Amino acid sequence: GEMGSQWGVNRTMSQIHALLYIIGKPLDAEEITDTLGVARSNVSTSIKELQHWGLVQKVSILGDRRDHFTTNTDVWELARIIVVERQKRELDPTVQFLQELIDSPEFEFENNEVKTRIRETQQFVETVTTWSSEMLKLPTSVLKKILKLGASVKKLLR
Amino acid sequence: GEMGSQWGVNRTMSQIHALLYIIGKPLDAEEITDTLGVARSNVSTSIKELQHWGLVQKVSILGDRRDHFTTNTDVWELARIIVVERQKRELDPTVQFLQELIDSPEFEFENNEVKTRIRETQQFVETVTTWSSEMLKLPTSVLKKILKLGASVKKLLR
DNA sequence: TAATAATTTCAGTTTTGACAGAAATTTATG
DNA sequence: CATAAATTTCTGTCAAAACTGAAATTATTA
Repeated sequence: GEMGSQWGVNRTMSQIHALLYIIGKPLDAEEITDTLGVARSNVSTSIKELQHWGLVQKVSILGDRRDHFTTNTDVWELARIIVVERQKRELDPTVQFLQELIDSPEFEFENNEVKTRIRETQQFVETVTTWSSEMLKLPTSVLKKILKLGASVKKLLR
Repeated sequence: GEMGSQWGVNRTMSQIHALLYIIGKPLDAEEITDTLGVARSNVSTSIKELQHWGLVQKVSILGDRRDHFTTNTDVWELARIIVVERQKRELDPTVQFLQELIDSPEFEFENNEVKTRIRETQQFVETVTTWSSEMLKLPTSVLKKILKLGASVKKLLR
């Protein structure tokens, strides 16, 4: 929760997600409410939001009529989900916005340096997006190894 | 500004930074105020904050007694600064927090799966941090090429 | 050094988002 | 199908953050 608010993420959401992640088994809303000491309604809303992020899913426990919720217990998988989602929510709209700006008729009349800078920004975000999408396609084991390589990947550039 | 608030960044700060970036030449606080239509005091505070981030610097224009401000006009350089700063503000404290948790005497008594998950989280953040630091040491030209390689860097793993 | 220009700080206001509790809805069960 | 359990939606409250305008401070120059 603490980290969440530091990072600009909703506190209760972070707390619920962290709880499910650490506990590692399905919990119902009541249990979450009691553990975190927040309002039942707050838990309900936050869980829905976490589901929209694809971070939490509903599972049914036989013999129990209440909804139970879990999250993936693999940090790497969670990181993947978050990156994909943030790309979709933050980077993609930015690329699109800049592209529309560049394609708009007024753009032509801008100062040359300004035009260059806008184009470079668009290319930058696009490069990052493309790279990130490519990397996310790789299985976690490979991804992990590549990150461990660090800067030595520059060997590939002759 | 729009993007900024979307991304969870202070609106005025984003606007000022974007303005300086796009215009590409030093502006004084008055000009910024007039262009963006926000309070002079707001500009003052936001600029100070941008300076703390290392994104904006004061420059003096001869013959003008007012302070003028600029930002780097290279997106890649700006991205570097932001990554370094966020690493310092967000990732480093997280690694430290998790490490302290792991080193604390109570940790031993946790459930094994829970311990593993906390350790994996710590390792994950550390891996990302180390990788990012390494990459940032590379000159932009090299960095750009590596990103363009995308997933083909996996060739390095035999 | 007085006067003015520039900047910052501060106190108060507005806006936004998080959250609680009640009401409404949905779902399940005797 | 009535009742109860579970869940969600909604409305109002509270707190944090953003922002303004005025006052205070700092810097500049005649």
